[in-house]
Amino acid sequence: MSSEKVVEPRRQDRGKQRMESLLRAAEEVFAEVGYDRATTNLIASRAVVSPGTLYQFYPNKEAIAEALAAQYAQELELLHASVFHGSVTKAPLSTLIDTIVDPFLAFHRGAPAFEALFLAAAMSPQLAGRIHVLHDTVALRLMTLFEKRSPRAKQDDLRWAAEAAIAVFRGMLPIIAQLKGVKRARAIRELKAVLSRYLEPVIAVRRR
Amino acid sequence: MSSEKVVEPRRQDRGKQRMESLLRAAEEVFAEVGYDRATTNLIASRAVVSPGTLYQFYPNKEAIAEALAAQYAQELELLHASVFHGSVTKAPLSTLIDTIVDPFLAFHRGAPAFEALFLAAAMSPQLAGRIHVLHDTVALRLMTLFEKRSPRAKQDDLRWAAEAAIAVFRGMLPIIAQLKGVKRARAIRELKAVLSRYLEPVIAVRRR
DNA sequence: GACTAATGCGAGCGAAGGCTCGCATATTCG
DNA sequence: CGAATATGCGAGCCTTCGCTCGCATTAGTC
Repeated sequence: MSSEKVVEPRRQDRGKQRMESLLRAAEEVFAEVGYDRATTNLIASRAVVSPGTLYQFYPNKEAIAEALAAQYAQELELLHASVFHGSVTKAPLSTLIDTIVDPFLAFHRGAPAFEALFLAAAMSPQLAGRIHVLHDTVALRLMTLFEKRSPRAKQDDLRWAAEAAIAVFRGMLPIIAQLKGVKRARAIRELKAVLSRYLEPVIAVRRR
Repeated sequence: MSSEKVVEPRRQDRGKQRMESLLRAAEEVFAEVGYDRATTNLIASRAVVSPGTLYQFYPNKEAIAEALAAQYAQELELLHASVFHGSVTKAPLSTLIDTIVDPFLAFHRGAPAFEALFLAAAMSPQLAGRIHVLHDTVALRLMTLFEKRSPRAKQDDLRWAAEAAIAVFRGMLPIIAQLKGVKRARAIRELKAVLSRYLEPVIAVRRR
């Protein structure tokens, strides 16, 4: 077992730009046909680059997905920071849902390959692990938020509520993503209705 | 354009049994690795049969999926007949949900490749169409049921409610499927909670 | 038994796709 | 400038996988 330290060359600016453009191309292709059916040759040609060049920057197909996932993780981190901050803790439920759901929908719009990566059948333990962590992070933050609103509730109940809320979101996401205009708005209303009616008894700040 | 009429040989009993065992093997494999990553050679060897034998009975990989889908469609038909019959129309909401959700969960347990087929990335228009019809059938029946309970509601609202209910079900299904015992029961409770709280305002039979 | 049709085998064909390799060009640095 | 390094190319290697083909065996029919 030798330590497989791969010496990354010092990237020139040109190289960094190529990596970005390859990532964007990969994002497109993953979004269009899914991870499994995306071919590295297509990604390369989409970035107007030869296959050899692609492999100059990424050791294999999975590394590309990995890099994309890392980017997404970072964006998600920013999103969390702006969404899960304290001031929302005591807002009315409908406001709470708006301030969380809308940014997440926006994120998914701007990260078209996100679902493709989630659904990828053929992924290494590492990539699967990274995806898993993304989910758990969201779940944990949601649960923590719920906890602040319902400090007397059982942790277990809140954890389940968080998991269910995420599942609902993911279940309705494909419908929303494929719609436009009025219908899309209607689908979003429906998603919010599901969430608010479900969470109401668990989470609502009650006036007394 | 010649009419590509493929003359199916008259199957012997042995052949029919082989076809069944091939379908069961395919079901296993699809459920384990998904449609795309399932190889016909693996399916054949799982059925303890040579690749050639497999192709004796099914012209190609997709025909296997098609046959499975047809079987599932038939089972779904039976399930519909037993679940969407009139007597449920006026039951309390929680009863209604139990009598629909439980059989559907049971169906998904007994049809392990069902989700795999739904998620298959590479499928022909025909197979995609068949899947699409399955979804629409469920949605329509659900909507019709809702309509009987809330005849004064707008059709559009009911259609959306049906779509959302299905999306919720599909979103939570993976969680439920991967759990066992107490946790599984808990997840199912949560699914039913989501559905009943969401549907309550739309669908509940109110006593006056 | 003799003839036909169905069943069964498995080596291997052909295409697809991840990835490599030898070589050319561009950039950086002393 | 010259050496070292980074970037770039694209034909094609190698493996995987859907599927075929020639041939053997078994079942059904008269």
